[in-house]
Amino acid sequence: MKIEEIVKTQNITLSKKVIFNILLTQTKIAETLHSILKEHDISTEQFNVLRILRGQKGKPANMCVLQERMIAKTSNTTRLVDKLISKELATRQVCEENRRKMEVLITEKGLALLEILDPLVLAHEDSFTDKLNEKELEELNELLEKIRN
Amino acid sequence: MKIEEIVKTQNITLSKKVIFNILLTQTKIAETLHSILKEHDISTEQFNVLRILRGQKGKPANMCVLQERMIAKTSNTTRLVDKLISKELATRQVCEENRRKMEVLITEKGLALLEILDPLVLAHEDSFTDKLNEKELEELNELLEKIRN
DNA sequence: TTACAATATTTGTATGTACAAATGTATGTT
DNA sequence: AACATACATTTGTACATACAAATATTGTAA
Repeated sequence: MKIEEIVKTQNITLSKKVIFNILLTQTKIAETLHSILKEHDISTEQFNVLRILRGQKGKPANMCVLQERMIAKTSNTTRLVDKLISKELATRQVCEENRRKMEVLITEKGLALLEILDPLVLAHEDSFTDKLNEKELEELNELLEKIRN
Repeated sequence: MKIEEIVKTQNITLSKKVIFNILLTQTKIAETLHSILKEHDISTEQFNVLRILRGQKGKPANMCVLQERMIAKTSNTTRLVDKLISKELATRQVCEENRRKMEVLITEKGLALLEILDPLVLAHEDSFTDKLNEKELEELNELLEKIRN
């Protein structure tokens, strides 16, 4: 029997059910996103960094900006950016004003890839949220923020 | 500015907010659990496998049972169990009736570790769910199940 | 200006994860 | 019995992640 079924049928506290449900939902969302991005040879974290770079609107991002914006603490921004560069999706050069910093920029190729991915990711997200109406989505947001803070 | 704040302040669809909130909440729960388990030299996945083994109540679990019960698809049950064995938390031997299968069992040491961890993990979970009352927890469960199915 | 602390990033090492291919064992068909 | 097929697990390889230590640059105080 799968763990999902065990949780449903067995005597388990409401608290544990909620924690488990959050994990399960996030895992499912992440897995499908992963498979979408995989077709385009890019990992979830690489995709996130690319979007951060695009959000800079031409302004270069240095490593600590990237680290700050990434959701999961990633101790390895360097190697992540390395991958993007090897795929020609980003560039990196030393910042002239402060030579400790690096300036990371998204390339045209990176922007083009995001253009392709945007609608796919949007559809992926909507395929989940479609199941709830607006009121329910707001409720869910409130409950999640409450549980987190 | 951190991504959490950007999401709050900027114009972003309700759908994206929900997806992001699920990710953020799960990440936070996972990070604190990870740090608790780390003090006892065990990873989250190793902990999950140990609990599955305990749930067998003396009956050995073979690899495909473990794989089926694990939440995130883990292609590497073998190496995960290797770690548990090297820590003397589990044992493994070939199943005599069907020599393709392995019989994995939790040891006394493994059970003792879970005894220590149980209250810690419970407190960790409650530290989140405490913030919601029973009705809200049920609501959250319903919304998450709805979004997932 | 030298020395020391602070900042920004990189590197090393161990561990964890994903996927495909390989190995070993059992079952069914002729 | 011989063969193909299915099943259960392991191994190889590449990549990702966590954490600590190392490197390089800048700012500051004696």
